[in-house]
Amino acid sequence: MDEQPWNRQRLRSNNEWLLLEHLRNAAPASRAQLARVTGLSKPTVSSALAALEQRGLVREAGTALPERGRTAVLYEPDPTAGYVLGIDIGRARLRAAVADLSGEVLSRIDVPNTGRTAAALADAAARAAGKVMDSADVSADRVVHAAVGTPGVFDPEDGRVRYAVNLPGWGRAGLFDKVREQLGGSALELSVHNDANLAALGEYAFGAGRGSKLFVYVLIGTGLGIGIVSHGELFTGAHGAAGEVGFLPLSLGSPELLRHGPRRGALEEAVSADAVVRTARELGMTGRLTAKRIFDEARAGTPAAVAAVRQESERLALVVAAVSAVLDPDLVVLGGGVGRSTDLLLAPVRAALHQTTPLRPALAPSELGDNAVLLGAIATALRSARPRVFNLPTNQTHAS
Amino acid sequence: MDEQPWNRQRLRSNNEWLLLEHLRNAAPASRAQLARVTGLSKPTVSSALAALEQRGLVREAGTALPERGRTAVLYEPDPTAGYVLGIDIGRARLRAAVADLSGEVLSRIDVPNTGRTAAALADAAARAAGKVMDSADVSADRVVHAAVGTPGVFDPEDGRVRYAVNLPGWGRAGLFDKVREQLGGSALELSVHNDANLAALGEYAFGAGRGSKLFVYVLIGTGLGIGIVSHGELFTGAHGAAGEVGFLPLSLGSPELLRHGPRRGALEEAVSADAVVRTARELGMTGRLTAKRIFDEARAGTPAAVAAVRQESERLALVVAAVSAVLDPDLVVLGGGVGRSTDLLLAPVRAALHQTTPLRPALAPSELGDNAVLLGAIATALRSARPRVFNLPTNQTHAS
DNA sequence: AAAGTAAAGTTAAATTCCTTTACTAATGAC
DNA sequence: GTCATTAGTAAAGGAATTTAACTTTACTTT
Repeated sequence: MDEQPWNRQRLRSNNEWLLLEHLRNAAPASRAQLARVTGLSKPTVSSALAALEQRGLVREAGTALPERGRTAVLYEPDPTAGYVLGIDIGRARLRAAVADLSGEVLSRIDVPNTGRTAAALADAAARAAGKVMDSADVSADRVVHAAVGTPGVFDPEDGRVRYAVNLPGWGRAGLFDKVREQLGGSALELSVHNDANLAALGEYAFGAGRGSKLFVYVLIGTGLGIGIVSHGELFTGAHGAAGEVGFLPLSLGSPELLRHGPRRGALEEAVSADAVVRTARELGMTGRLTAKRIFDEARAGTPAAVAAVRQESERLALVVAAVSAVLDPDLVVLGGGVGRSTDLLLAPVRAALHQTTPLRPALAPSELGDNAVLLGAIATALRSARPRVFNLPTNQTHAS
Repeated sequence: MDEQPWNRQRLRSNNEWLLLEHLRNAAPASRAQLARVTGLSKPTVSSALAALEQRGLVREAGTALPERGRTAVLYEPDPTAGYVLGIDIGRARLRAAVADLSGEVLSRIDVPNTGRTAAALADAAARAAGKVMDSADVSADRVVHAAVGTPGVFDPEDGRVRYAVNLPGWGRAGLFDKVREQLGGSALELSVHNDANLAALGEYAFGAGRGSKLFVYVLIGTGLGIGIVSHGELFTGAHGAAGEVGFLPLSLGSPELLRHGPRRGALEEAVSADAVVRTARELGMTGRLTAKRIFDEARAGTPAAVAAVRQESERLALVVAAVSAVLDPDLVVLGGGVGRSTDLLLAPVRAALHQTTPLRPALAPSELGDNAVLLGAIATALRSARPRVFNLPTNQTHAS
């Protein structure tokens, strides 16, 4: 129940929003269908739809012949009513994409992250965004919202990123203001989010997490983080740091870790990609080791690699078990660089989980892979953009 | 934004609800005040208030003289519009209370839990509830909602309680239906909740958790559980088992626990009241040991007791650290039998937390103590009852 | 081919609830 | 007693909804 007074204008606006949402779920639809399904009367639907069409939020989408009777005029949301921008600032790569309001990606770009300084990185991100907007032929003033994904926790109070240990200088203030200015529109809203959170939302909106009640996405790569989506909403905690499981104080059964006692970021060090490499080296593997190579060798049966992977999966299982005990998710998705090797990880994690706790969420591999963060940024931008476009005073619609 | 059509009746009803909520926060208030603060016009407030008064939801509450001008008639919610029942089925004691819609407890009872069987226990609970209703002079048909707290996880699908390891036979189906029948009203709604969750809500509504954005209540006693309140709403997970941290797979640095590897309920065994007793015994204490006695001896300086308490607090710190890393709460409250000894636990837990993680929630002792679950049940029942009373077709009001 | 039927959509009237404006009522200050 | 100020009411007007009747269109039946 609401905290604002309901006058008639708000009532009208609400019913228009209701119709728009219905159309998003079941487009195209005729006025009569909408009246039946929303419970509104036919005249109300007609006039609301006319208003929506005038504002450029809805458009005709052909006709349909019912079994008997007059042909119906169909309507759908107009995806060109606005556009959104998603930017994924990863430690290794930089990605950006433009999508219309229906969520369709019109253009995307994926370049190596060569930024040596934070300022150069911000600049490169803005340029990449400019490029996708160009190639999608979308001008800056038509972009309603841009969502940026980055490691660490963004504090909207002072505009800084905290806990971004792998990006030097990335904690400086004002970086994102500069990106916004460079993108052009002062009308442009720009929001910054944790990458694991965005990946979770992406996987929830477009991937393996669809329909889950409480969905946990585990991002294992250079770092370790989880994103939590509860009933479709991101769960961020009191300061936006929920899911920073790198700080879990698990002793993890390793005598070496135990000797030093619990300390900061212990788990992150134990589960991230570097940890796999370190373990493999300790077990006797040599040469230029990467997590990817170790997983490949494990598939081929190299004993040291197999052992390293087993240790990794055991530790991962502890993370999943700990998160499950606290949150009780119905689905846990593994993603990120290491998470991609789910063929090797899923079964042992599942087995370990069965030994530890009766709370057994379904385990699944990521469906979106490397695109999770980017698509999550798009999904997040859409969430902000759709109400914003709807509430825009007089949609300065282009001629149609 | 909503999923239902907004006709005029719903608009009216919404504005009435809005006024009622405002009155609950700032009663008593005059019509003019309400108009100013809600943004509704004075005539609307007048007519809505008249309707509310006619339905028995609101009543006059004297008059007030403004600095200048005519005397104002004040209104307040009528607390006698309905009553709620809270029942706390604890492992050791049985508690029940009746409150009016304002949340004021009119009568309460607290008896030892002597039930040998689940059926006898259910019967005793119903009888205790009957007694408080009698002594508060509230008939069963005026009770709108009853909330029951119990260990374990209640599954509303089949009406059973799971994971209630300390109450024999408590997993049987139909137990709560019988309680409801015994209480009388078929109109009576009865809901069943986990005790840690209720304690959390109680502490959030009436105690130390007020105003917290993300609040965690740790219930340490015969068992171990946490309740999570996120932005005023209980966080229950996908199957209602969120916060069952007894299943946390922490190895806890104890070689003994490590030898067996992680297993089910390991943490619960390590942190509950029994664990303190066990540790103290291993450390050489003898005689009839209870957790309470050990804490008392620790205060007196008995070395073995001091050591046992230190170990307990270290383990507890790991739980709090793990929960903090996953959830990022701004406040953690310790409650329950062992949690009551916060003078001994709080400082070491805080110190250990500082070593483990930069995410440092405020730590505080319970304010409600043994009443947390019962008051949480009242708070929960009120949440259900208030909208229900509001939506009751024609409040069959008693003569006033 | 004409008549019937059913569905889509429109029109017009009635209804409801809100706001605005203008008013009355009551009280302290002067 | 008058003025200023605040509380509350009454009447008028307006916005958005619903109901019910109507028109339009296309297929089906005879």
